[in-house]
Amino acid sequence: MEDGNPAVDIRIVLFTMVEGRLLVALHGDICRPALPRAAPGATASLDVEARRIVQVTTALHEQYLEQLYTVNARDESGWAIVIAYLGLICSGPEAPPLDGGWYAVGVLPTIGETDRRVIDYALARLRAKLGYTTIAFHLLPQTFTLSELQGAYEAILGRALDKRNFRRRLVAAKILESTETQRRDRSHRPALLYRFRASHDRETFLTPSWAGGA
Amino acid sequence: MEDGNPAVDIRIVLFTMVEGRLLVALHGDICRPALPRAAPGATASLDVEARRIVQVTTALHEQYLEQLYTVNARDESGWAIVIAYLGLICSGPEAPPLDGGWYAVGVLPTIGETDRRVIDYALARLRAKLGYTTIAFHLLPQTFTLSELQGAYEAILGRALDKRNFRRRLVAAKILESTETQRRDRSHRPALLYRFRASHDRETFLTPSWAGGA
DNA sequence: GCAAAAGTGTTGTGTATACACCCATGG
DNA sequence: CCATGGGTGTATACACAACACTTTTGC
Repeated sequence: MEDGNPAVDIRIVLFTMVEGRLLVALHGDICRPALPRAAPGATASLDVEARRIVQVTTALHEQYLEQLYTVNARDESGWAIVIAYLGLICSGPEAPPLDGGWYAVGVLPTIGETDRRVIDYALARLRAKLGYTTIAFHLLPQTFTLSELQGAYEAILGRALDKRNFRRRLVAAKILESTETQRRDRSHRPALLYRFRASHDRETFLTPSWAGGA
Repeated sequence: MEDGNPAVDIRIVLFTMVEGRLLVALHGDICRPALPRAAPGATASLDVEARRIVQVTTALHEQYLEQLYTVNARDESGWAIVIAYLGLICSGPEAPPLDGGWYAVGVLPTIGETDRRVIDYALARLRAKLGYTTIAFHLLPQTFTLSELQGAYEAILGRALDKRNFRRRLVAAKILESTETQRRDRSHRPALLYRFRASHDRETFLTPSWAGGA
């Protein structure tokens, strides 16, 4: 911040879902964890740079990336502009390795004030978008049971949902199709596996109600 | 963009409403109009800086200011980060003077690609927020008739609304209170004047439906 | 009395919510 | 046979959309 342009800093709130819990990636050693971040170069676009941060942080490519908000922070080293992103990746049965760690939201370690605000905002946005987009799908593998999907919703929202209403809504939205296969899990009736319909290419279905009414 | 930090540029999409038309402020001479803008200093916060731009552009203080989105632009002088804001001000019977001009949305002059994208986005956001916030009030004076309010909605949305449904909805929201006074306008029945209830301090009422349901 | 805007109700339709039981399996 | 999660239907309340006529005023 010596002269001219203020410092700019891209930070990613990277969520994943493991065993029905929503986790955030925090970078760095145990005593000073922080959101993955980088300063944008003079050549790459913001979105490209954000994507690069995800790839550097974990080996995986992100499934979903969305800009959240730009704030200014007076965090450690002076005054900076922070451009926050929300990223979602789908883990397998365990979270991918990371130079840092994955933390359950709500049980976060001590982090900077700005990082906390950004995470809160990212979570609020994610919750909101559950209601009118297919965003949750980016946290799940290609095929999944309806109970797994419902579990993801519940983990994000932090409250229980009614099973019948949930299923009815998803069916009504016509964004799922059942693979014929079942998964036999443990000692109970096997569950049907579903996948997303290719026609809804994981991005559309953004039609808030107020888009066309009196 | 010589080294280090990229250039940062705050731009404001400043709307006002005059005679039932939604206008945007464009700065600069006729042949090169552009959105009002400034580079943030190293001291002021983004929001403060955005507010200052509004005050410099018009004499008025803005009524409403909201950050929209951050994009990167390769507009005229290289690569820059553009932080876009949405601003609303309430004009009287005519738009306030301006070093530049007010243009009806939809009949904009030739402007930069980035400016156009930002204006489109601002308009989309404004339209969306009509549905679940009291944002439109910032375009109107302290007291107003229901027809004026409906006219503002229609100008923003670009389509007609049903008078009865509109009034019923506003009444149901319980954000209006009638002043006892009437306004006699021309040769027709006088209209009741309304104002916003102080309890809803022009900002709350942000309760999307998905905030609490199965 | 006429033009012009203000104001007012009802009905149908769809969407969200609450709620309880039977089914298929592994052990 | 029992424990576990998978799967199903109905009744109710509310929100939204469509729709037409009477009222008050200035001229």
